[in-house]
Amino acid sequence: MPPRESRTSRPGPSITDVARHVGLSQQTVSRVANGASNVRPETRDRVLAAMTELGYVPNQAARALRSGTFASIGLIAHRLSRTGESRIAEAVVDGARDVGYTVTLVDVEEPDDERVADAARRLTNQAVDGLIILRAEGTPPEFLFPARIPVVVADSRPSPHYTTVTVDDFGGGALAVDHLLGLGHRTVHHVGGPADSVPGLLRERGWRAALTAAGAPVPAVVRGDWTARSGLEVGTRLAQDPTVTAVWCANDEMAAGVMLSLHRAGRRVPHDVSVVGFDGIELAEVLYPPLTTVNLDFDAVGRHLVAALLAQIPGAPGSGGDEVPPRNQVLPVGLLERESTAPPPLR
Amino acid sequence: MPPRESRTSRPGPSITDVARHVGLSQQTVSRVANGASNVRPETRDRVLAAMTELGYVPNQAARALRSGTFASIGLIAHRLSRTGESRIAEAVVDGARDVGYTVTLVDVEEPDDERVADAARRLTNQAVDGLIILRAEGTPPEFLFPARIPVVVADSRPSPHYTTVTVDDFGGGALAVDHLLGLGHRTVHHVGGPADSVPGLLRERGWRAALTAAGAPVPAVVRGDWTARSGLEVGTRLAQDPTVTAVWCANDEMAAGVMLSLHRAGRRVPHDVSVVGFDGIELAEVLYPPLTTVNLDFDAVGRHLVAALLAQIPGAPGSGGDEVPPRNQVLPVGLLERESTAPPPLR
DNA sequence: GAATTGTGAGCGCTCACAATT
DNA sequence: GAATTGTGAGCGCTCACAATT
Repeated sequence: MPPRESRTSRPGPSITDVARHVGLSQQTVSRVANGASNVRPETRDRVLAAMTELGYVPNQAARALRSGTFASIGLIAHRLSRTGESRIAEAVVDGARDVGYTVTLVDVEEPDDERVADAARRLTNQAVDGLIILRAEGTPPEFLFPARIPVVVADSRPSPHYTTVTVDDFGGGALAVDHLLGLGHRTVHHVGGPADSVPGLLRERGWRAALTAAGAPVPAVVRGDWTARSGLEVGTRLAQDPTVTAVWCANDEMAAGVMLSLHRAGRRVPHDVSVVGFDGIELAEVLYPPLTTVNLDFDAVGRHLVAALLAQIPGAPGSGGDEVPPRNQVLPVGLLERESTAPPPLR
Repeated sequence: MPPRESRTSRPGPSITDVARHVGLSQQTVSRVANGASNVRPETRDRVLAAMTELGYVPNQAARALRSGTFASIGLIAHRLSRTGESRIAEAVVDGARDVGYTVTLVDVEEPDDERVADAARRLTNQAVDGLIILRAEGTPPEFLFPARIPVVVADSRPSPHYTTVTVDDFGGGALAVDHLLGLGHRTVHHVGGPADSVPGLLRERGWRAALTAAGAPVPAVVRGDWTARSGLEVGTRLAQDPTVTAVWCANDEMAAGVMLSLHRAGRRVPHDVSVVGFDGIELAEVLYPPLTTVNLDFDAVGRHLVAALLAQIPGAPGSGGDEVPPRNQVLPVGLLERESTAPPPLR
């Protein structure tokens, strides 16, 4: 049997190799690697040349072990493939990259307390300097785990313990309702998300409040599970009710399903029934008809999450070094008027 | 000024603290932490109890530095928010989690050679044991960077140097064409992806080959950029051509755009024009009409990528320890028949 | 004095081996 | 002999400080 080669052949030269090569100390090489200013320019050049020649790349594990900082943030997401989550995740990854941070991703199957807490625990000592949690269901996160590292949460519930970033779910509901009432509809039916979803509940509350404020009747909520298919199922029932002239759905996928069931029932959109969505996904503008929807700025959510987290990581770019009090940021939403809404049919 | 607290207050107890607490050596604690079998059951229990009591979590940086293995894989993606990429990414993350690995994610703005190579270089010594690259454009990856660690690529070009996993783009094109010709269409028009996209080109070739094999005329390809909006634009031109009775689009987003432009031109789908997509995204089934499409198994792609990578990482779960020759896996695709296809209109 | 470079130690683990039951 | 536990060293870096120009 040939001698088994070393399990992990060190992939490259170490700081010691570079130091030896230029006849300087490790410390000087370390300073150059970290861009310290107190190195003579010609020394720096020599070191850089040696690094290039030897193909030196700093070992992050050693750096992390010594300095306690990883230049990496952990991201806990639920069902990454959902449009909103993946758009926010992309913005988080991009924002982190801009400041030299990488993102370690964990996807939880279900956003229940236990699984989120478990993912947080695993990441906490994994190799991350802070945690971003994309979640919106279940227990408020402050009860979930002891925060040994900075945590920022995309959650619509304000927290005194964590910085949160969210969109204006409540205001979005009001926006949709006011648009539809403004077109002359007597009331607006609502296809909500699951009853345990906090953003879903906030959207519903915004809808209810706007109807009440306008003196319009408040119909019973029908609920889907965010999927297009659930919108189709729920829409089949709505389509049979002739008093329904306007429907606001808590996301665009369900709105697409509702529109299809209206088409199937022979009810025209928007001539007979107006439909409004929520999210502003790319496909909304090529649905038939193009969907009027409440538009979220997912990029902004991601960017704010990163900025808020970095502000809490000592020594990170963007951190002032001072204690940063938790903030609860609510980002505005807007209405994207397209072709799925119109005045109600004449009686 | 109060004394500045230590920059990185060690977040928790170390293996030494646990060892001292139970009166055993670090090594024994290490063995328990790693699930080694050669520990007396009652010793293990005592150690585990101490770990729980003290809240011990292994420091991955130290573990990585010493053992050279990180229990983490790097994932390079382009535009994570695209449906296909995010579905594969989710499958990769889930597959990695199942074997105790985390995923460090890098999103490149453009999938050009330089940026992918740069991302790979940064990740290589970051803290990962292997690299998964989701890309499909530009130079074949073997020319991009020296692989110091195992690399697996989601690319439709077979490579002698890397294991690749892809879906049967060519066969998918043929599947769509055969379905439409089987319905009686004289030929099938094609809305392709950008000219520099390899999967796009393979799909186009499958389409062309199937038409040619059937003796059908081969119309000029029109190209979009994968977005729904580009499908809308391109579709406007197709809708004006009365000889067009069947269109196959290289992804579902463009197909949605094409259907909308057909509706707008007063051409009914599928009565006047049949449309087929590619990908099998969730929303395809609630488009109007529900879209017949070539269905990809994104989960399978992700799972195969992880399995192929782990097989190459010495000591990883699923690695046999032996040298694994590069393989080029092509996963089958299927046709999802829905309501956007029908026989052509009678002349 | 300021600017630049160096020294010794140790972060928390796991390796290879040795010693004990 | 097998099963279990321990010892000493070092992975590659950066810390706090010291020494040199």
